[in-house]
Amino acid sequence: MKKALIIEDSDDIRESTAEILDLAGYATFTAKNGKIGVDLAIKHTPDIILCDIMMPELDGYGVLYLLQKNPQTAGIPFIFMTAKAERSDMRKGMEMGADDYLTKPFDDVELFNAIESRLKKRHKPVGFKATAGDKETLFAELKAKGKPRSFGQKQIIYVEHDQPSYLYYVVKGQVKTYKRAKDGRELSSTLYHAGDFFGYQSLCNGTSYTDNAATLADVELLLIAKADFMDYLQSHQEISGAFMSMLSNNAQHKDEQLLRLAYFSVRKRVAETLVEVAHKFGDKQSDECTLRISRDDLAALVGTASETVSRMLADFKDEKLIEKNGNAIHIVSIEKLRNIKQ
Amino acid sequence: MKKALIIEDSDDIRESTAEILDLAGYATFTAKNGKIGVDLAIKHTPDIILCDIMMPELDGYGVLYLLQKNPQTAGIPFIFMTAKAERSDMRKGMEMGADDYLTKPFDDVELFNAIESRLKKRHKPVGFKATAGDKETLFAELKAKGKPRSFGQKQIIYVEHDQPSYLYYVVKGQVKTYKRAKDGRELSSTLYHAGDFFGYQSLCNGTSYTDNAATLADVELLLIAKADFMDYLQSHQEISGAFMSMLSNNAQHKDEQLLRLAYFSVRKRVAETLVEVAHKFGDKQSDECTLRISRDDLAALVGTASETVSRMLADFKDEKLIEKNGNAIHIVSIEKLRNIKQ
DNA sequence: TTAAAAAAGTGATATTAATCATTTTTTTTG
DNA sequence: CAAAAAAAATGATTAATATCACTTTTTTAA
Repeated sequence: MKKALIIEDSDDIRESTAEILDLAGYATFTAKNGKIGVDLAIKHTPDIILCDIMMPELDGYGVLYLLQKNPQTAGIPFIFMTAKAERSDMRKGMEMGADDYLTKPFDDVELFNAIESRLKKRHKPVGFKATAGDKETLFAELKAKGKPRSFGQKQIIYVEHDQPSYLYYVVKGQVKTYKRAKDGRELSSTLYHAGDFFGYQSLCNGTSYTDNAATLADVELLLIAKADFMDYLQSHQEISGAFMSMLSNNAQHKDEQLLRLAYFSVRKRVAETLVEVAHKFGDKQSDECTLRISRDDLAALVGTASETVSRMLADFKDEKLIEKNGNAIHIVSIEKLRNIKQ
Repeated sequence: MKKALIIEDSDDIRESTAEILDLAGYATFTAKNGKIGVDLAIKHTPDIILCDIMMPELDGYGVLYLLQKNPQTAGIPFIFMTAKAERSDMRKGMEMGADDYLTKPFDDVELFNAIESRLKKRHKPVGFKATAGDKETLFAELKAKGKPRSFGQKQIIYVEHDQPSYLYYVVKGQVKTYKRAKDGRELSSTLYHAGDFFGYQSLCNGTSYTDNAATLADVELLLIAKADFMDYLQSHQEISGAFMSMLSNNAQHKDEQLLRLAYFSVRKRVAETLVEVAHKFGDKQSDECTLRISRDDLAALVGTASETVSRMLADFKDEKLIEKNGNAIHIVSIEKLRNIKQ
């Protein structure tokens, strides 16, 4: 049930307006002056506020000003209902940030429609998940704010404890994020490739980085300033939804990695990692794929020693699952690799 | 630089309005009818749209309708500027969802103020991180929407592949989320206790659950309907910020777990898990803590066999780091346990 | 093109922790 | 309170994989 707050000094108008809204199915609160109105608004955080302008104690402009200052109430749709029908009055009300301006006398239908349209506007039926197609246009604007930058192989993009100042977008190449144990062993949690954003994890909770990021191959990035990103998050519902979705996906992926790391054999883990890397590096249609990745990087992704990776690759080669030319790994069948048991 | 789109059939008015905005520092796009206007709006996603009502091809109402249907443009502030000054015309425009209604003729200042106030309204300076104190009031409303429910020990709350329909809030007790490997071994990724929300991961990306949730002890939860949660996410910037922050923290925690699982000895992992569980179960000030947790649950959190946990606990007991009375584990010094090497 | 350096691979060995079997302890229930 | 059931602990054994030392291959740079 939607909550409506009516702030109006005239007992008649206040009561009759409240009655209309009660009948229309709203939970109605009323205040007979601005001061009480502000208190009620903060206490109940209604879904909509209707407010007169000329009132004792605190007038409608004052109410609007105070409510807009308070983050808790700033977003609540605010409609002036007033006898002040002059153009200049109306402009002042709208310029202060009201959402609608209803001049008295108004009829039930006008009132009701005004409320409904503001409620509808607020709760836009914006899809939360963007499809792949939408995503492109959705992010186009954000990406337009980024400045391009090129990195060579094995260059560090950020390290633990750095203060984050950019959101990164991968235009070309691959980037890994990793953590380092005290004894120097590395574990890569995620591999990013063209079309991925990264670095938003720390931006989203306002902490310094808890991991490191480095390039695998030659990489082209877009660096989007933290302020621009935060701006977009706050003003574009779709963008913040999309990033929430990414964060959730990451968390889900990490849960799977945890399960693997805990209970799967190294053989299975190497196989799954190869499949994942192939998916990031290669063409998605084909069942074959050639990877150029160092055994150290692979070991960091699997969470094992590089010698062990070498051994597993040798096994896979014997089993004709992969071929090796030079240091490149050619996967003969991604599907077979995926279906390796234990 | 903010982008403004002017949709107006009169060449004079269109050009002069554009000129005013250009001088005021906007990047201005113009369209001489509604059809072109809609195309430009979708192409450029301007920050504000000014639109006449009476136009050939497609009138202003049609433009507004089409733009509101499109999620990409639905949120852009939309101002009618029109000669239709009748009360009924104005009501119709506002009821359709316009953000302001400017009747011609208007002067530069009116136009400029109208635009500025709508832009300002959209980019509310809402703080992204809520402090601990704020959080309580921030979530109070959301929690008020939840219905309470009690669970006994070891009861299942949801399982993999279920369609999520609630956001959960822990009022009392502990809840674990876990994944199960094909051979039945469990790995718990997170332990939730009083004051925690859970279940938002799957809600946020719209997928079915990829993990299971079950109670450890007797638990009281608040079940907040998915629709209510989604509604809040979309309308309350602070809430969506808070949940993004939670998602990021979870991801960071999982990164740490991954590193541990990959390279730390079971001894170290059991010790760290005990410290974490103590933190969730016990009083935060004290360096001592008594835990009632089954060896199986502990093993699932560590990612090891329950026999191994028993052995480690026996070792810790010998080293006087813990005591055991019955099956309860009494940690003598959390600090010492935390500082165990390898 | 070749020498030097780096990366990858291999063999032997040690170690950790899983597994299975069994005993002991604790908890539950009639 | 006692018997039954469940949970926890322990011993013996085994399997997996990390480590170290060394060789081979590949890459880099003179």
